[in-house]
Amino acid sequence: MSKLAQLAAAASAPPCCPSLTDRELTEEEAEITAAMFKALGDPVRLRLFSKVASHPDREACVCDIADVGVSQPTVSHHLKKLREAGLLLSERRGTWVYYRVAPAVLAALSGFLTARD
Amino acid sequence: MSKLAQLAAAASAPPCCPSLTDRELTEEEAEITAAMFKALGDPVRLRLFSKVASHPDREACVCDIADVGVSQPTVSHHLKKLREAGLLLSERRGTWVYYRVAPAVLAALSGFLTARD
DNA sequence: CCGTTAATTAGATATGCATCGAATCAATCA
DNA sequence: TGATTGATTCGATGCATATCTAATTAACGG
Repeated sequence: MSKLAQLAAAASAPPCCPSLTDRELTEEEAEITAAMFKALGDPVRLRLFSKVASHPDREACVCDIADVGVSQPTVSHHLKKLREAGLLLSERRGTWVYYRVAPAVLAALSGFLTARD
Repeated sequence: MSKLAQLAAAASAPPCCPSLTDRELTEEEAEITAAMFKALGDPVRLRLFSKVASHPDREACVCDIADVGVSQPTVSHHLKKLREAGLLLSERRGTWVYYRVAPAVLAALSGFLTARD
């Protein structure tokens, strides 16, 4: 597990994750959260993420999602970034490698963007 | 209004904004949405955004939020990026300029990140 | 042992981005 | 007119990133 993913996991463990409207982020929280948004801030990565998330059972083999117009090493590179940001989890199953969305982190980001009145 | 902000507004107008789990993003949707995440993907920008969002009445004068450790032109530069991404709105009121969170776009991003079962 | 899948490495290129200082401009107010 | 706030411009620097090709490595299955 990468250092960033560890920090992300720690930050997303309840009862962390303030809503945007609760209070301003600390510098450290801003670093962690910005890293996740940054990972989603590239069109190719966002499409890869979207392909995984919208796949049946919310998981997909690399072979199912790799068609995004860039080379194989570049796909691998982007998937690694998404893993390191704590957004995707990967698992080898036989010949293929499957990716799935990390549910807690996704919920944390969504909650962060949801204004509480 | 910037071209990006126009696209963003169009993309966030109902009944657009699929949830991540609904279907995979088109290339154009990925461009627009990634641009918003990218804007939130810088720690300084995210802190500025967080300061505005957590301020009373969810709006703040630049003078209230400018203390993020970078120069005045750099603060202005980041606020412009957040405006262009459609995330913040600005308004001059007398001597001061006030920023507030664009509610629809924020809700759209949150909805995007919320998995529907 | 060979084929397949995908991660990784290496090296290279090109572009983008954050940041600065210094200066200027625009809007407002006293 | 002068002071204040903040946007903008300019030029510059340094670092990060996206991408490629080519090659290699690792894990698995037959």
